[in-house]
Formats: sequence, C-alpha cells, structure tokens
Amino acid sequence: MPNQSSSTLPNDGALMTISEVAQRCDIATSALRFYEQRGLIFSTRTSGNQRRYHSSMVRRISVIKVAQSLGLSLEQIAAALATLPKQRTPTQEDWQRLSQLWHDDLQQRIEQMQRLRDNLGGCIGCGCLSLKRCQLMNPDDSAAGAGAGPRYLLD
Amino acid sequence: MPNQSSSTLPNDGALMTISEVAQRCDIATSALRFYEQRGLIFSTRTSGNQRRYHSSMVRRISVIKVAQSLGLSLEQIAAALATLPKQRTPTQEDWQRLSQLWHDDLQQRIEQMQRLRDNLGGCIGCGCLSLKRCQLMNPDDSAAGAGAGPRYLLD
DNA sequence: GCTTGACTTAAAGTTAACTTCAACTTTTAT
DNA sequence: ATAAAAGTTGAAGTTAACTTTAAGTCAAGC
Repeated sequence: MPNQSSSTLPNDGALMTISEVAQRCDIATSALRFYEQRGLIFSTRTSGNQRRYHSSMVRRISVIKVAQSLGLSLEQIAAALATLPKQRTPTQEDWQRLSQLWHDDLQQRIEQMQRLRDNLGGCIGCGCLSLKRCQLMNPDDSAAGAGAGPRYLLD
Repeated sequence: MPNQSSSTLPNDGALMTISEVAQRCDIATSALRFYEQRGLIFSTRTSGNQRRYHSSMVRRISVIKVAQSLGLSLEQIAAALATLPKQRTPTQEDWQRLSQLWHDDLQQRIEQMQRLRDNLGGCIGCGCLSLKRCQLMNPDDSAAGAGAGPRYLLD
C-alpha cells in the first residue's frame, strides 16, 4: 500500500495537535491527557507548551482501545506497551509480538465464556446451590474433576 | 438426588443468617447488604432486626455472580431478576428462561471476541490507522461491509 | 494586533461496585 | 447473667477510568 492521505492526518511527518488526534482516534482530549499522565502515550511540546503528537501515536492509541475492549486494564496495557522499543517507532513486528500476547489471553477468555454459555442453563437450573464448588465458576482448580465434560457438583 | 445436608446449610426450611449465606456463596456480608440495598436480593428480619435469608436466596446470589462474570452490571442483573415471580420461589423453568436470555447475549460477545482474536494481529499490525473506521472495532455497522470475512479498512 | 477558538493545569466530580469505620444492638455460649 | 461473637446503620473511603470546571495561556485568521 502506497502512502495515504486523510483529512485528519496532516502532511507526512507533521505533528498533530491533541484535537486532531482525538478526532482521529474517536476519543476525548481529556482521555488523551489522562493517558499521558498514566504513561501510556507521550508527546512533544511547542514553545508555548502545547502538545504535539507524532503520527505513530495514532496506532498506539488504537491499540490501547482494542486492548481495552478485550477487558485489559490501563495498567496492564501500560505494561505491555512498555515492552515496545522506546527509542524508535515500533515496527509492524513489534506490534505483532504484542498482539500475540493478547491473542493467547483472549483465547482463554473465550474458552471460559464458551463453557459458561454451554452450561449456563444447567448450572443455573440445577440443584447446585453453591457456585463456590461449581467447576463453572472455578475453572482454575481442575484437580477435583476426573474426566471431561461439564460438571456441576451437587451437594 | 435425595435431600442433601451440608455444613453451611441448616435444617431444611430453616432461615440462614447473613454470614451463613456469605460463606455459602463466597461473598462478603457487606456485599449482601449492598445487593439488598440495590434491590437484587431480600430477606426477612428477626424481632431484633437481624436479616434472615430463605435458602432459595443462595441460588439467586449464585446467579448474580454468574451474571457478573458474564460482564453484566448489577443494574442489568437486577432488571433480569425482576422478571422472576415475586410471590413464589422461582422454579427451575424460571431460572432456565433467565439463563436463555443471557445465553444469547453471551453468544454474541463470544463471536465478537473471536473476530477480535482472529484479526488482532492483522489489525494491530496493518496500516489501518483509524480503528474508528475498522470493522473490528465497529461490529454494529455492518452496512458498509459487503461479503463475509475479516476486513480492515485501510485509509 | 486583536479576537476567537484551541490548549494548559490542577483539582474536584462521577459511576460502579463495594469495603471500611464508628457506634450500637442482638445472639449465643458458658 | 454476662461476655464475646455476630449483626445493624449511615456515612465516608476506594479503585478505575475518565470528565468537568476554573482560571488562565497560545495560536490563527482577518
């Protein structure tokens, strides 16, 4: 894909103002300042102290939004972003590596939800009065369960 | 299954104290009072004003916890619980109907997560600078997209 | 060169879902 | 009968993720 031109992205290489980035990423400027305060993003300043963003920040912010929609906290996201190279703009491979991390996490969460989906009726409707001991609510302790398949422990 | 006996459940038909319920459901007593305040659960009172719970409350609370793990807010859960019969203890069918509601919701959320999982690398790594226009982030507006399969809108 | 819109900061406010605290009152066990 | 454990209430505190507000500063267009 050759170089692209868009309405909210200024000429190649130019820095963006906070509201340009905000519009571009569909996020509030207050959220951008907040993210910066939390160390998730950064910017340079004009002589008059206004923020200016490198265009690569747009991707970074997009990634933050995807990660959030996966249910990650800003703290977790910040930790992941911290693994990106500080001194150069992240490459596609850098981003891929990051996404692989989340892919695995996501996979597990999907599996848990599928278990929940498939047993929701059985679990809610069954005589199982204590979810504390129900496999569905405790996917971690697989020790007790012998064999596969759903299992709702009755008292 | 015949009648059961457990350490935290008193004789059949007896009312439970708040800490018995708390232990049984693996939840804090403060949370139970909070739920009652929000109308999710209820109890009777002793002459001395202490709460006593009908054993069916245990299932109700378990359902609240499952629903929470599905990502529903207490408000949404309260709305669902409000559809249960007020004057009698909910039957298995009542609970089944409720779980069916959540099953469908869960199914959609799983599908969205799967899309996200399958395209995470592509989306994050691709030239798509604006998730605002990326199908992945906007599963709602399927209008623009013709045909199936992943789609990351490049600028 | 001046007005207007965009920006800046720090601090306080917001919502969800609880927890903690303080000051009492009930129950239960001995 | 009484001491300790358990329960009650209302109010304030907590965390996440922001938003809103106030009081001012910067940048851009005419």
